[in-house]
Amino acid sequence: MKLNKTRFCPSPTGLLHLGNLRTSLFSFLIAKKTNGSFLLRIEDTDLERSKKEFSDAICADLKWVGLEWDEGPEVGGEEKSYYQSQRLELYQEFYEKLLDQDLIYPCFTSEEELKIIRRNQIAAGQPPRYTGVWSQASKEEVQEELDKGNKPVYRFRIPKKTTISFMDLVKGEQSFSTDDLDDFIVRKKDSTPTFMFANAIDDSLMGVDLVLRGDDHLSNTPRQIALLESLDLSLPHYAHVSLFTGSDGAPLSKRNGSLSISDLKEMGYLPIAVLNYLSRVGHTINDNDLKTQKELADSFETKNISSSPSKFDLDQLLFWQKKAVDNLTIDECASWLSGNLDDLPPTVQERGFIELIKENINFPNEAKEYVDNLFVSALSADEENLKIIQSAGQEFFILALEVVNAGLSDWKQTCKDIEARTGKKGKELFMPLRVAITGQTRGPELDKVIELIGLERVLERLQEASQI
RNA sequence: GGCCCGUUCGUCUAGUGGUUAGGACAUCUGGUUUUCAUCCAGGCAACAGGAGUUCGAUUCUCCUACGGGCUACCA
Repeated sequence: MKLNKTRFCPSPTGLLHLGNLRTSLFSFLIAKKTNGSFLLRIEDTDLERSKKEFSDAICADLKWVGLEWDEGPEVGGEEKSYYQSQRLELYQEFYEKLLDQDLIYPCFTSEEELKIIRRNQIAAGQPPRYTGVWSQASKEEVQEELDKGNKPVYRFRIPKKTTISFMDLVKGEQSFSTDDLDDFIVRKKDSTPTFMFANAIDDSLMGVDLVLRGDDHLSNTPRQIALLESLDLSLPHYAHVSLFTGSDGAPLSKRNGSLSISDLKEMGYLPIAVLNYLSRVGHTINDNDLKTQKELADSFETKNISSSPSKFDLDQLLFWQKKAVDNLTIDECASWLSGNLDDLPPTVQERGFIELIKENINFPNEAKEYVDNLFVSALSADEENLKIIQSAGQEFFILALEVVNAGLSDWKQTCKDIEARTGKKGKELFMPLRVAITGQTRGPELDKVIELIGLERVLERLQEASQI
């Protein structure tokens, strides 16, 4: 299929999370794969909840993971604006057209009345449906309300007794009876458009030919199709991807461990790790190689999008993070770690240090911990360390100190000497030394660590250990 | 209530009218690493349930259960 434009159109009522991001990533990858363009549109028609700070944050997050849009806010394009709040005049012409053809009508039933009607319908076991009293109202009745200063909403006259069908690229052939649909609102009382209207109209006006979105929109699709058809506007292809849920199966939220993109950024996740993870949940890629954005696009297949929902799994994200860190060059690693290496003594080469610890870290703060333990802090006597040091005994460290004092040329030889002096061997010998010298039970190879931190620090630490 | 979507190891998933139902993550065991990580070898672990169609259903159909969505002057 030849596509030339996909889109992502968030409403700026909150921060981007992994669910949104995955949907936008799919759209982005399809655009890149097909040499099409990727459009970003901000759907800020809900004046109450939309905030500029959110749309700015969303843009920043998208850029951080590398989803640069070809058309939209900041970069521009053929449209007057990519913020719907600035496109209101544009919608006017369509309202007029619809009104002329009697395809929409004003409705003066208040929200309160609607609520009561709905409640009664549900209580009576009936489908909660707009009863349509205003759909047959006369000009006079309408005028009467207008004269009273009442503002109407406008409802779309859904055609009755027809079937609306479309081919969904993920879910397959879909078919809905319009009898199950009621006359939905296209324009609110404050004259702003509803999502159902603006979203569909804009996709068509902007030449979007693939609408890939969450499957929470699947049953909205027939309404949007009916609207577009009544206006003789072009229909896009549709692809509805299933939800990306929290680990408990509920929609992503703070409560089930959902992280915002800025959380991830702050924690030191690498964009490429996030991208590789997200490309493989709800979509199959045959291998487990860490791929570049371009490679991900090449591997993307709409037919490989899963139609069932998937759960967020931190372990799997972590797996890609490890791979991504491994894949970093020393220079890339340095800039990733910047700010965490500030306490490194001037005598220590940053690159050398990075090379030493790179395999042992997944996040920048772990590098900071190494700096701290190796160069800055006194020996941390947490429970685990204390146990190891105490079971080795004071005598052990005094003897070790003597050996090291006698000259440290080769760590392996030194170990042998300590072994001879103390009678300890294997783990008994090695762990206490590691803990004393590095302050941790784990970490890079000891001889390399010692090479980097120097004799003085080793002595200092053994001294400390001997006094515990 | 109506309409719609979904259900394969704990998780992400592959797969087929006849397979020992495959892989990855996690986990466990062993080896390498005098630690950890890495790496290597191996283990545990799944077709939601019930009917039907069929010589044979995880695969096709229907029902049920469970999860989710829409049914908003939210998107």
